Amino acid sequence: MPAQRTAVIPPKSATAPRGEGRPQDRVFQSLRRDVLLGRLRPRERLVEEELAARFAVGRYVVRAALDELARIGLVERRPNRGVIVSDYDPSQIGQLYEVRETLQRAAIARMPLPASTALLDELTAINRTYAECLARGELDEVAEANAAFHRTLFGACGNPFLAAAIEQHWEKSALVHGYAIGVPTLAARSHADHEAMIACLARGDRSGLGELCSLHMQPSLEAVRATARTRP
Amino acid sequence: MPAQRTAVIPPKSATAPRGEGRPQDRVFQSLRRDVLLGRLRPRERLVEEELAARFAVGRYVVRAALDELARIGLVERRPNRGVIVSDYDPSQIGQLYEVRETLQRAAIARMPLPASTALLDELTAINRTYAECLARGELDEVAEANAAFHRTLFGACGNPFLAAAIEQHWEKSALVHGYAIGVPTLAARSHADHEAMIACLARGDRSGLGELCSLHMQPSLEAVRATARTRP
DNA sequence: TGCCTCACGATTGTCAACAATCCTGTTGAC
DNA sequence: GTCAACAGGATTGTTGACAATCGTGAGGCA
Repeated sequence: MPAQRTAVIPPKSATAPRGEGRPQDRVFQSLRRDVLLGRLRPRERLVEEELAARFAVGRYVVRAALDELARIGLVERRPNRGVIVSDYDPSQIGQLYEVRETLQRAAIARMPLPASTALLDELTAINRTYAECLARGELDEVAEANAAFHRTLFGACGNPFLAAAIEQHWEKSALVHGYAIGVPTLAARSHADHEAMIACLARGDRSGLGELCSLHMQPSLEAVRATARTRP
Repeated sequence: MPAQRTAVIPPKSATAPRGEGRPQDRVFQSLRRDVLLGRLRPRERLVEEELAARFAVGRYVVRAALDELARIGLVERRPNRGVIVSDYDPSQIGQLYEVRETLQRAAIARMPLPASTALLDELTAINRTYAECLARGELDEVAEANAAFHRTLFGACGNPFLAAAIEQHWEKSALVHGYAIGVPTLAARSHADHEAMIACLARGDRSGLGELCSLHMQPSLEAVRATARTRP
């Protein structure tokens, strides 16, 4: 049954070829990137009408997108007072990393090891993309590849709720390790860490993987603390 | 036109001392209770206009409330097809409980022990309310007291993100342990478990508390599996 | 008859205007 | 000179109407 019901004339498909979707998702993704890549700084204010003009869309759509951003903790709503980009202080970042580590260790403990070749191939491909984009200086894509690596890795734990919790906390702290991506030394080390993780997965070294993932989080955490010391 | 209306009397503080005000919160809380107490069953459809009429409120408000419910996983949005009450199958419930147990053990590991008398008093008071409402058959309030007990207990871990994650997963699985509250035997046992937990907190028995919390989750999980067997 | 095609009804998604709320610079009294 | 109250402006919260979308059942063609 190849023919759906759009057999004769698909008028909509001209304007929106792929289910590229709801405008509010487009606004959401765009703002999400702006926040994660630091184009919107913490405590910065987001005014609905400005955004509506910028995206050429109704204020309602912006509102829905901002709600979604608030949902995942990237922005903060104050009733009747608007939306600002979230700002976690260093101690909060530390708490966030604690939760991440707990969840990640739980995921690793439940992960079937050694990993399937399909998973290994996927992670290897993502990490290659990571390196390529890094070489080309496309920080946007580097961040995306980094996110994809972690999502894929911990998605393999077999528990979707656990994976979702990890991703959720990863995104919140992504406000922070966005910094690390800009630093060439840290990014290179990140790439090497990823390779080492893949090796652990391949040889079924569960405890090694656990240690590696915990150590992997340290540099960006240190970076945050360092910037916090210089800029109170 | 000298006096606007805010001049003489601060009317807002009288009508809404606590942020109880926004209508969308009222709708949200009401629907949340309906779902958690089983007045709305899984897979049941929620039509925006019906709810708007029922709550005598604009459809926008209902929409916002439903978004919030979707956010915490109690309902599910299908684009252009509306909202239904979430329905987790037994295996998903099991996964949810796994995550809860992981998070709870982490919280207990970080909790300062022995607990402060303030915390002990608060938990004791909540558990007394639990028993009183149970005796009176006010299941609504029993569920609320039960939630308050867990929220207060794990809120004492000192990590707000961890506490939030626990509450989040607790609410999702609350679709399920709502059943247990209706069963007198289970509710009574729950009350006794709570008392035992308080005792552990008082004497600083960390490992005892951990075991207790894990065991405490079992009955309702078993209940789910039992009903799943009888009603595929 | 069996299956595709199309129109209809029901429901959600979006928009533009209205109302409520909050913040700020200014004014007036002590 | 300092503090409290106040108008004015800016921004968010809400409403009702309009447009897009999906599911369903009637009707046409092999």
